[in-house]
Amino acid sequence: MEGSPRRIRRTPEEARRLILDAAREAIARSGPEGLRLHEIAAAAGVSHPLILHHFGNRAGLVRVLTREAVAELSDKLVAAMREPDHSPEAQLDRVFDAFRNGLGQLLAWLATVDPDGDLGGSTMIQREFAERLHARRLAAAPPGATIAREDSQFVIHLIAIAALGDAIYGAQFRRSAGLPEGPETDKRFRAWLAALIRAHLAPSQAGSIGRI
Amino acid sequence: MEGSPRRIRRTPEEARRLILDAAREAIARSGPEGLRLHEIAAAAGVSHPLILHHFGNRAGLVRVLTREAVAELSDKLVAAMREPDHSPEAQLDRVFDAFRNGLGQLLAWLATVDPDGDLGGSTMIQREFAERLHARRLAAAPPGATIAREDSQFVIHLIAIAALGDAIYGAQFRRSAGLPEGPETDKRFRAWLAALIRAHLAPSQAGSIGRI
DNA sequence: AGACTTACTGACAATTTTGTCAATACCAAC
DNA sequence: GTTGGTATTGACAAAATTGTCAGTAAGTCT
Repeated sequence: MEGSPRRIRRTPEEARRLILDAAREAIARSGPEGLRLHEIAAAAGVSHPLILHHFGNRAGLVRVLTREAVAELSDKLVAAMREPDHSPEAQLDRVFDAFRNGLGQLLAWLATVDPDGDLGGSTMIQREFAERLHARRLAAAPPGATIAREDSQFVIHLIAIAALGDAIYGAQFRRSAGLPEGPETDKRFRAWLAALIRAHLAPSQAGSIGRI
Repeated sequence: MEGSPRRIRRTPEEARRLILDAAREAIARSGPEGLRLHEIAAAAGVSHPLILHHFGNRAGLVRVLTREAVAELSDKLVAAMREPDHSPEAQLDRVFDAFRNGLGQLLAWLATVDPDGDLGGSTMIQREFAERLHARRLAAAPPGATIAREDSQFVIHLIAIAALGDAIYGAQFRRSAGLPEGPETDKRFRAWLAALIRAHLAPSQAGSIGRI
């Protein structure tokens, strides 16, 4: 009449992955308040001491969780930068997508939990983006022209904060602006923003976009 | 030998205000995790049951807190809209400022706690902004020209998500983009963005801003 | 097969946090 | 001054949450 005390024995990597995925989902579902060991353990189908076994304590879990999120964002941004398609439209799409799927929310949560915390790995990315953009602009500009480096940095900065803001409240803001819902409007806005930036970067052959 | 059991008796309004202010400060200081009744009570200089007396339970406090935050944002945006100075620079400043002082963080937190929660009062503001902008553009445009309403809505949308993103991670992003720290860069970026938008709204007499 | 490592779990402990309640103090009205 | 209403509090209760620990089971190595 013994119950079956069968246990699943995973490799540490598998177990950590299982727990981290469950934690990310818990945060995405019920916000930072959902980051409870019991809840995560239940979602992952393990006992809660297992989390402590693999991460030491709650803070350790949060540390790994955030480090991984930052790394993921960083990877996505690097991938976006290295992509052969350099058109503003495609790049913007990739950057906006990088913040999607809960990553934007997670970062926003980190911002509130630890306002002065460095974003670690992604620190260099924006600078690199700006440098690349600036170099490309200089190469494309007529010989005599000079372009302020700050201008390129501001372009990247605008894209970054817009992508973050869009990930957090984009859908609601769009609705509140009276725009039709659905991914179609999303696409159109990105295209519009890309055109705006393209017009700024190459003011000569642009200017008529957005006006009909 | 009796201690002095002096109590301060406030009006319910005063007490609520005191508690709400302490709660906002607690959130701003230690993030959503700082929203503990004890902590708030200590900061407000009252006992924690008083919070429950005035707000029913923790959820009640959160509800009032968020409702007030949304109302405050809404008020600030309305004030920004009604201000006589209609230059893009001044308007942008006011919108960006509206999200400052923890309001952006608070909204971001709400986004994670309650992803589908409506922004309530501010629902109409963006639409109004867009309508006003559109009307002004139509009035200023040459008789034959037509301007897509969507274009005006996108302008407002961009400002909104940029202001939110800036409030949450603006300082860190700027640092990570290699821009010098301090409020000076902040101002310069806003001016840059205002110029970008102004150039888009009136493409004729603009275009040379940002390039030197 | 036996020994060894360790992933895993149930039970327990300690602390924290929300919530309840009766008692008290402050104030206003009569 | 007395009375009544209620804002306020200390003490207590209940639940949740993190963390500990000894024991168990699964897999590996000899």
